[in-house]
Amino acid sequence: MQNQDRLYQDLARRLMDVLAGGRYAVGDRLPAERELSLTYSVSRPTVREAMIALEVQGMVEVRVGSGAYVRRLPGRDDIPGFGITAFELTEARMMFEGEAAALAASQISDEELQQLDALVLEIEAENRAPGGSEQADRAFHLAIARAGRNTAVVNTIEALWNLRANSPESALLHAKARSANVKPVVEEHAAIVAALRTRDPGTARAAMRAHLAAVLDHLLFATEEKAIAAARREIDAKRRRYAGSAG
Amino acid sequence: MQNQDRLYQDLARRLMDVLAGGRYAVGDRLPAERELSLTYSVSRPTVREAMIALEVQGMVEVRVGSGAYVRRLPGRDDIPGFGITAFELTEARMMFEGEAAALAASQISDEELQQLDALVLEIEAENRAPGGSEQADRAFHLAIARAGRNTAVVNTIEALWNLRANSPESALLHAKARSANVKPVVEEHAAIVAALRTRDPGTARAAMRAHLAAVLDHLLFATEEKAIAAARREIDAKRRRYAGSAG
DNA sequence: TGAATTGAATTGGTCAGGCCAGTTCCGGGG
DNA sequence: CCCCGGAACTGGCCTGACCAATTCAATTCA
Repeated sequence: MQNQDRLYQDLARRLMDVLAGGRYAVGDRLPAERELSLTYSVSRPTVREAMIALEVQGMVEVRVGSGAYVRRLPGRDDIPGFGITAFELTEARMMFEGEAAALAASQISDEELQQLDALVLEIEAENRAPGGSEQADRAFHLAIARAGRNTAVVNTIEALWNLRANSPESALLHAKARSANVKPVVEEHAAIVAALRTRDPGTARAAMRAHLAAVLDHLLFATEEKAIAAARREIDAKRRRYAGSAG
Repeated sequence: MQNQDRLYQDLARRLMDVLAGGRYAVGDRLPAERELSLTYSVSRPTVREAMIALEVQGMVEVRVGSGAYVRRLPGRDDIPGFGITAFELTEARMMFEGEAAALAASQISDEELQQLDALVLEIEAENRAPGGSEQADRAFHLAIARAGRNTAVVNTIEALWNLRANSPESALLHAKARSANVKPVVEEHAAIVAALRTRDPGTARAAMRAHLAAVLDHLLFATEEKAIAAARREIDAKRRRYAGSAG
């Protein structure tokens, strides 16, 4: 009941913890397989399997006849977007999705505009639901990115959305900020579609930025913690300086 | 001489090829370990090692007493930025790095400006060298992103640069376009620093966009293939429509 | 007849022990 | 002082074996 892992997974995890513990630096040599098998009371094949798991993940490099060497330490790097705050993420989205919207405005088709109309309705339904999924919201923003006909842009926007999932704090904060703010969100999304319909990049950019600026405002409002509140003013001032440039 | 791979890596690759071959669908069961060991003339431990490599990569799921099942087919998804052309990438950089520069303008310190001065000199030296590394170039752009004090932005710009490495075609094309264009590149980078020094987001954005627009131009120029040349006009027209909006 | 049971076959999990080949390193010879 | 050869160490890979989980079909019971 305690452990349905395969032994090698358990060992790999333990080794990872050791690496994370800081006893080894990048480039250091790990104990020999035979030695590890004694240390952890497992057979050498099991040690090899664990080592392969680490190797595939790029944590260690195994050199024949020499040993296993630390290639990379586990840590925050393994969690893309770890140290990223909800504010940073939203600010980045404001910057980049604004541009994506501008690009989309010059490329979008009538059919895609209709799809966006439908997604706005979905967002409305989604926001009423208690669960508070963000599927439609995500689909809406990605659809706009896709309308720009640039795979690199789509990938980037998608990556930014994926970061939200990696940051529980961010997701929580968003949910909190969102629950008290249903109607405006829907209106803002509708405004974005309207802006895209004009096919004017500047108008679309402004609409998207307005939406995300509003999200940022609600994030700030939802943040009660004193520590973060201290940084609030700074962030706000910073945003003002940048946002005034080409909103 | 032929194969310095470990056997398990060779086998894992072969199995991956089989999966890519389409003989199995997601959810299908792979042959048993004992069977694979016969098929590929390796021992069962080696088969297990290869299976673990696939498992760690999320390709298969091993169920005790049942077998190994396909979880995900290898494909283009495994190469982030596979279908991304050099044009798309550069266009995305123009959009996003332009914003990053604008943000940086409102945040950058005198010290960071001096570091950028130094990096411009490095870029100049780098461009003269025959090898044509892009280390300094990358460092320059990332330094600007970092000056914006937003981790999400830095991550994004970094990801875009990493995409270049994943696309040999893109790297080649860039090298080609770059070799015949040393001096302007240096001047453009210097202009970006000068723009940042004004601390005006609009000016910085314009300088960065001008630089990347020039890169895009040289990419178009370096492209001789007829097929791509056909798309050139379209891309160019598209760019013009978007670029005119907030350059 | 249909549902529950059971046991044999299959499959992965792990181990022990062994041999081979590449790498290190130290001591002896030049 | 340098060079080199061999011993010791390290990973690579294999054979053969036993255990535990899963499957599935034949069997048994309701």
